[in-house]
Amino acid sequence: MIEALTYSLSRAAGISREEIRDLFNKLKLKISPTPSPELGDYGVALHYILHRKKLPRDEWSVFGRGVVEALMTSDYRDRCYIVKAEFTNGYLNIWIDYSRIFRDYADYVLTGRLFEELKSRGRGRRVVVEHTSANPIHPLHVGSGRNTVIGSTFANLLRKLGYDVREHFYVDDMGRQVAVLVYGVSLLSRNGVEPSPDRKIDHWYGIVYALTNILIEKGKLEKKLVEEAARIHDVISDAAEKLLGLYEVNGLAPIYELHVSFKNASWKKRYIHDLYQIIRKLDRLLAKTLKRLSDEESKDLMEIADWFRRETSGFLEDYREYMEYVEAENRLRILEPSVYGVLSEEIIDPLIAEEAIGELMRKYEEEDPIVSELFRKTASDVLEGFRETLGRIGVVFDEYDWESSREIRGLTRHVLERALSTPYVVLEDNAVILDLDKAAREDDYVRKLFGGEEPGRFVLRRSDGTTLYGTRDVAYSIYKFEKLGAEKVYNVIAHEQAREQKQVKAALHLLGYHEYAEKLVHLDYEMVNLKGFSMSSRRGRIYTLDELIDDYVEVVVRDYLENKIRGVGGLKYRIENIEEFQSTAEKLAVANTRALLLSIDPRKTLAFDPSKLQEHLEGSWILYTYVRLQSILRKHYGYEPLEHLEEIGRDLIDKLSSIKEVFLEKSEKELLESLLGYQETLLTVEESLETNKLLEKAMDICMKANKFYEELPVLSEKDRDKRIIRLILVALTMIILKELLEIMKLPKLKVV
RNA sequence: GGGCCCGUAGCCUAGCCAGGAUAGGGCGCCGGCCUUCUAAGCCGGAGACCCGGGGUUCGAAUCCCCGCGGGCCCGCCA
Repeated sequence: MIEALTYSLSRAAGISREEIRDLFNKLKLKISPTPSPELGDYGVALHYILHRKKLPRDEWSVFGRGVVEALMTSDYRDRCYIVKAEFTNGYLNIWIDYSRIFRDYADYVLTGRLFEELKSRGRGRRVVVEHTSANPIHPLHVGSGRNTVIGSTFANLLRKLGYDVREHFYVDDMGRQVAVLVYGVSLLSRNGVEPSPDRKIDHWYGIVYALTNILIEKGKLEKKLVEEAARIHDVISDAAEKLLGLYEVNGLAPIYELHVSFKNASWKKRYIHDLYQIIRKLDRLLAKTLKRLSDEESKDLMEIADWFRRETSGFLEDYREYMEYVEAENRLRILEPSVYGVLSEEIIDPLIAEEAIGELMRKYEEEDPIVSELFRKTASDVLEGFRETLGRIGVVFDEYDWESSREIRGLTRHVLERALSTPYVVLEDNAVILDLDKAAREDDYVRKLFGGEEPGRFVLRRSDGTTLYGTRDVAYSIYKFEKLGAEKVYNVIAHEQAREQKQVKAALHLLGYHEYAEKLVHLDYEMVNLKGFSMSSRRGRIYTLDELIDDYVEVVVRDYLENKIRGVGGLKYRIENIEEFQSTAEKLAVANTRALLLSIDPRKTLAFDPSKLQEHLEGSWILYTYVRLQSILRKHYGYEPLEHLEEIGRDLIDKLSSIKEVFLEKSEKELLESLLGYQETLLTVEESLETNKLLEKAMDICMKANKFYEELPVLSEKDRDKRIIRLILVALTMIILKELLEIMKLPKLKVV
């Protein structure tokens, strides 16, 4: 196409073909779809050339005619499916022969060549996609859900592109958070409290984790506040003195008033709760007095006020945080009274708890058999809950890789050894640190990796000899390449860990694993924000993936029934088969869940209001379109179209060959156009990692399909050729949509 | 404080990297369409000085500079 335009432009403009080709390469000239069909199908803006030639506006049309003539008389015309060309307002617009494109594409898809071609891209090369990898301490929440959906979708995309994909879940069982949970669990089991059968297992552990954490953190803050309280008393006394001093200087009565208030406040010993109220009261009084005084008069007082605020702000902040824990505690204790009973009894001194947790971590790292058993059992239990949830949304991992496994431990030691022989290693009181700042100054790869960011120091071993998450992550990366045989690794990990991921890459590179570093890709995604609900896993406030799916089931059922009641059935609308109805509702709920979590660019924050799920029904919408397409084919052929795809393909190719002239209506052209973009979408997403584009493609196809469906009859079309063309279009759409559903793991529905 | 990302109708979002003709969608709102392949649909309408200000260009939502507003990261945490 570009050649065709190069040829004709060069003829008409008298510029060499090389130069024109160069303009195309530099994208000074670009072929793009026209804004409206009256202007043709594609167009090129020629203003650049027009200005270069300094053509006055009234000579444009002469030039344009020249270009059009050159194009239409050349033999490129036929090869590029061009049927017509026109010059308007400095644009060269081209009409395409959809008839031939339609024939070629139908054949391409129905014979399966399209899919073979896509498969040839990966050529069976092994790729590892690590995703989800949530800490096994509480149920998966919507944030983990986003990770899962993005990860599994990307993995499926790579499968369609012919890669040998392995989906792995990395179990972070060696971190502090799991140790906190294990500590809570051990206290409970010592007192005879075991997981409740009435609650999904990961949800039960989630409460245990949150309560354990809350009781410890609350205790710490309480201690801190009590200690602070003494200092705050001094601050208030000092303030009282300062105010008195100030009054003696300037003699302003309101200052004396203030002094009395402060003096009063400093007398009695206060509990932290009163103290909070008192500070706020004094603060208000200060503000009030400042307002009464003129700028000149308030200058000195302002200084005292600022000082007072500075001195007390830490206390206020801590107190607020403390209250949040108290609130969280109250919320959770009602849910599992027996758990709360034991934990609140046992966790008295946060320091003792901390000590015990540290001890657990050390023992686990040393592979103490009893402690190891406890960690394994706890994490496995929670993972059991994960598996159930993941199964609901169609995700099954090939493997769960434990951070504590022998392989990772072994490789972690190897990483440390190897690090010692790199030029960027720093030893500080027995700690092993990679100086990435220095590396960035001397090593091109590391510098480019971090760009403007500060690489920082990457600690591989603490002074006490234990390793860190990052160290084990480096080891795990080597594991993926070496043991799993990956040629490329994608880590679906939240954006907040972008720096750590870069450090891992840098470490791999510096350790001599240049290739691994290159082939480790961080597929990063941003957080999920809920409106009117701030999630805090440390305080046990999470909107779980299970809840999201359940909420969707409710929305979907309500939506469907309300529609039936309004329409044919009235209040007496009868559900034919309850079981089937439930299964359909579940499928739709899953489709909506996945679609919601996939709907926007992973790199942008996904925000939605859990109470307004009925506004996010993209999943239902796609499935419904898919159902309609099937039902047309089912009616025509008399059997399940999905079970006879090859047969239908052969039949349609055969029928297509008997058609002389293919004429497409507007809505048919648009649908075809959208389908044509399928291949490009897949390849783009592989590169850009924007998994949301897959959903967008599916939605675009559905939109065009719905319009086509509404506008043109298929089965009842009298003209045989038109009927066949439309049947083919329906089949093509169904097939492409099926592929997209498989990639996004939206459940497939036959009927509703 | 330093770095990265983001800012498009009441709300959410596409387009931005590779500048082009009327800024696409969705939710919500208003009005139409179920005896015709399943109305979870379709059609029509109202609603946007593309955060502000400069610059580059024949042409800027898009590129550059300066602001403003929001998020994230800067641990011997994970």
